[in-house]
Amino acid sequence: MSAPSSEILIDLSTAILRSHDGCLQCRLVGDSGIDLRRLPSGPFMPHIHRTMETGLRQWVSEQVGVDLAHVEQLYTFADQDRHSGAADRHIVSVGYLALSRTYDAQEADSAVGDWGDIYDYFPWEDWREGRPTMLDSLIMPALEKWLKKNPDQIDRVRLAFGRDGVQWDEEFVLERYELLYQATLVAEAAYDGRVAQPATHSPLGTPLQLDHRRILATALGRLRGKLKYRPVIFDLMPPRFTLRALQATTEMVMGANLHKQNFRRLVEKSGFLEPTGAMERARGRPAEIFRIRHQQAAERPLAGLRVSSGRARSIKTR
Amino acid sequence: MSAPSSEILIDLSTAILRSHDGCLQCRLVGDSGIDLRRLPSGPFMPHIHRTMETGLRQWVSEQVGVDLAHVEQLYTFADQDRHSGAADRHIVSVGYLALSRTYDAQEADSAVGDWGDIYDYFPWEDWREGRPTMLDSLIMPALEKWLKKNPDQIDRVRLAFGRDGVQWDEEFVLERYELLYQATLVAEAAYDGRVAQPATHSPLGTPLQLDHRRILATALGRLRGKLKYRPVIFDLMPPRFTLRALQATTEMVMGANLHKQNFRRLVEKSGFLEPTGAMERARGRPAEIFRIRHQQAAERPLAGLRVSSGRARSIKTR
DNA sequence: ATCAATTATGCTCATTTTGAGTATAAATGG
DNA sequence: CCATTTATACTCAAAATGAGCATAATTGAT
Repeated sequence: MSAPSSEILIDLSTAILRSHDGCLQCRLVGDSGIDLRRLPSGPFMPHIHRTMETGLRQWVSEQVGVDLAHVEQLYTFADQDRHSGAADRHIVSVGYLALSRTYDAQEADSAVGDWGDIYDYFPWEDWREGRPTMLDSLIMPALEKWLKKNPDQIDRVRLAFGRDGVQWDEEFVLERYELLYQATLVAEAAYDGRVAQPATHSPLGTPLQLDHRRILATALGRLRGKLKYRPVIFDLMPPRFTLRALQATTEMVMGANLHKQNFRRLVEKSGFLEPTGAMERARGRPAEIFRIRHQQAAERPLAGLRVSSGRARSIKTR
Repeated sequence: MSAPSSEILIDLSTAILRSHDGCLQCRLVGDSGIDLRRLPSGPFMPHIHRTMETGLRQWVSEQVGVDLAHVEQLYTFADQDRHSGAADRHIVSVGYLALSRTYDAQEADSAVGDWGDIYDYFPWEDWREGRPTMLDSLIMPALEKWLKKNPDQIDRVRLAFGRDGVQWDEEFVLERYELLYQATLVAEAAYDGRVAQPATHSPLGTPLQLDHRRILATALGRLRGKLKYRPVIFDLMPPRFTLRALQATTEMVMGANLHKQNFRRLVEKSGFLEPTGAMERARGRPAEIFRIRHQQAAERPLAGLRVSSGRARSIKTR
């Protein structure tokens, strides 16, 4: 068990998500005109950073200055071939998910375009308007073609993309992205020497630097899963909000529409919210404004919002 | 964003679990007489290992030679103070969970004591015989005392240990271990310079080297959670088994007893199993022997065994 | 003032799932 | 043949879930 001789560099990258303008947004840095954009990130420096989370918070604070309501480690990636560049340094990247609350006052924090709609990067993941047409027009045909050469991959495709009657599972965001990567359908696949046009924009979503879209996929999948059993959705909400806003945020994350009355029942029963007494007046009947009952949220972490993933996809209007 | 100057060493440690002799066991290396035991582990060597999983598999194969049915990355720990020893090298440890099937023939693989009962390390986590008495006799009093000096930690204690009517959540294995660590109730806490007797055995569970008990706690918590929505339990089972054996394994993992008839109903409905036609004859009525319907297991990963964590804890017999 | 449109909220109802039993079946060891 | 043991089948009430109808409270247009 001899010590390794190569230098290892640990890169901390954070997918910061927020709910804004009816979109689930991700904070990005870099100018999309010149180069691919990336997540806020920087090296872990053990002499300076007591823990990796300390390091990540420093980079986030330096690079984008966003307040983080929730921070969670996602996964550590170390595949050789997914990091281009310096061959003498081995880069291991530790991905984090962070959630940020949106306050109306905070909107103008910096230049426009710093936040990107997450579904620009994974257009096939947004089922709010029904099954994305690109699945049948683009993705599945391309995967079928790829399966011809890689017949052993058929079970992965079935599972991830819900072929042959298998149900689409909204949590498999990473599995789907990885398949598209392996099938060279996604622009980043050009990085490890395989054929693909390094386009800045492609029908299969906007690419990001290095493996950052992979981290983002991990983040979305994790968040979708976690919503069902822990009350993390509240970390995306401002201090006071209506049930409609909460539902819209949940729908953005899940990429699916929910039954309004049942959502209300679920949330009310959970006891996580308390009415403020104030009302929001918009177009129709005014909506009650709620706040989070923090005591409750801390004490009952089980009863998350178990979103119906089954038949609920074919709801008429909303 | 300058490059860091310190050397980082990535340590890959794997908690290998199996179900054997009515126990959930973990594979350990090292002689408990001389030093604390540890998980199979070794450094990640990027020149040799294409991915971290490659590396881990190599170390596992070299050190213990166990077949792994399931491998899953758990978490990456990098706290300075939790790793004693060389100060010039910064150790980051990536923990993995692996599951191994037990075949009757394979039992004599190596020296006795290579496998340890997981509840030797977390005795407060086994509720199969009811609420562990040590919780009320030892742990809670000690935590109360600690809370006197650290009143801000009360919510963490409430959540993790189910104080003040909060329900015990069997998934919070890591949270509980971490609290006991911080309260210096666990022997490993001696490593980072705080007062504690470095006992080889203690009422609060057998300690392990470095942060390996923390990794083990992460593994158990993750497995308990995962069982509820993915069919991982089958990766702990031999090729053919009775429903009783499956239930016993599930109970070992969950650390709780289950209602037999309902468990049967759940498993049958899931469609993961098919009868082999053979029967196991033991004491009472012979039990049907099942095998896993692999097609199904791959295709329907959602319908895991959602174990009742609520009232089911006070079941009369079994 | 009245009406259509819009959104929020309240309530019902059938179905499914869950928790907790009782009842019966099939073996064993005397 | 009988007590014991374990497996399996079936019942039943309570709770959760999916889907919808009904009603309430607004705004903006007529």
